Amino acid sequence: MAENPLRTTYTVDSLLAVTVEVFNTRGYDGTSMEDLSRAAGISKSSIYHHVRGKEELLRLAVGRALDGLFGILDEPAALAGRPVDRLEHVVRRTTEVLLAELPYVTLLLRVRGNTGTELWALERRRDFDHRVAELVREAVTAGELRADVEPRLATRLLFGMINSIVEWYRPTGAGGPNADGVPDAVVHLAFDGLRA
Amino acid sequence: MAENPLRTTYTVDSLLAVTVEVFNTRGYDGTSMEDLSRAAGISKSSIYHHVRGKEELLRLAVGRALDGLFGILDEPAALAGRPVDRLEHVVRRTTEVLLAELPYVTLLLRVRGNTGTELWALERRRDFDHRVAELVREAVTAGELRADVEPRLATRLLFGMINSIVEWYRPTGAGGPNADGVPDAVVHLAFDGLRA
DNA sequence: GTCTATATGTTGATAGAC
DNA sequence: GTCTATCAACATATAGAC
Repeated sequence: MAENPLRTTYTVDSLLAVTVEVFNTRGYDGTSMEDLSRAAGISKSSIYHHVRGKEELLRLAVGRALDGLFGILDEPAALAGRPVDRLEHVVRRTTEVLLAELPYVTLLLRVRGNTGTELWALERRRDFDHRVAELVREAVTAGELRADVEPRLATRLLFGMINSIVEWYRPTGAGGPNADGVPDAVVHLAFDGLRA
Repeated sequence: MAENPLRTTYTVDSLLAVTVEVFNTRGYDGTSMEDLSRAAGISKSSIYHHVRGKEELLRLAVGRALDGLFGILDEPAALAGRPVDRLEHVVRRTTEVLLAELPYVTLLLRVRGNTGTELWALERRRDFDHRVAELVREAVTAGELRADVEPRLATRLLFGMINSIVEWYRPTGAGGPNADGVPDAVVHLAFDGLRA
């Protein structure tokens, strides 16, 4: 599974790992197949042996991120219990998945919608947000969140906060699900605020 | 100031307004000068009469956003008073400026760092964040924010939340500084949290 | 599975007429 | 201040040898 950095042969997965790093550094549009071939240490044609083209690399990468996120919604703790507890679980797990799949989620969040693949990714992201917004709505109705919270607006701000982590987080090696206490900080800030 | 959509002549400012919309829709790298000329209704050469090239359009646009944000730090309410009140002012005003200069701030926040102009924008953004993080630190020290708040982490999450507004907010015409109650919601969520 | 060479289209930018 | 025409550079993708 783990391969040598001096490798001379790639799998789709190992090629994808290199690709996503470059996409995140230079942007998808700003990355040429030449850039990718240099980063991978193989020729452009060799890349075309593994995938149909640049857009397929994007689709595989954002698909991986989306699978991780949607998996959260099927976890037992997201399906049963008090709405506020289910919401807290989704918030914490979303942060954890974002950290665990950081490069893939980063790419997903930067997609703008120029191509068919990008539009598909945007649509699936909206699906995910809507399902969480529904959870917020239930928690407000149950009186478990402040009554003056507008569910749609609160969900957007909440996920804006979580998603922004990709802009600055870099693994420290400590790793693990609760990397550097970030998920704790997110849950604490979201539910209790900054004020003393 | 406001010009006819059927205009046949542009100023740098009016050209910039059109340009920024296209950049935000297609991404900077994903936008060709051909795209811009079509959106503006003039030829590519005519654009080059107003600006030296594509990168100058980017520089002018993000410069406008940065000027608006740095202006906040010089406002009286950001310079004197209890740290927590100064922080609340900066949080509210940042949200207001983001909404008032939405397309320009949107573009600023999407810059990645491929060109010199982009690196300059990233550096100025970091400056701004550092100055706010210092304010958070003061407020924690003064006991006005929860003691378990890590200033750098809290600042990042806080501004992540604010900046994410560009991903979904669209003006409703109501306008005004407190557009649709968004600044209120941001301040409330940031300082008091969601919990009932 | 990799390579070199190349086909084919798009890009940012310029020249010069009106 | 606008236009048409054009360019060199670079893009994605393919062909076919090893």
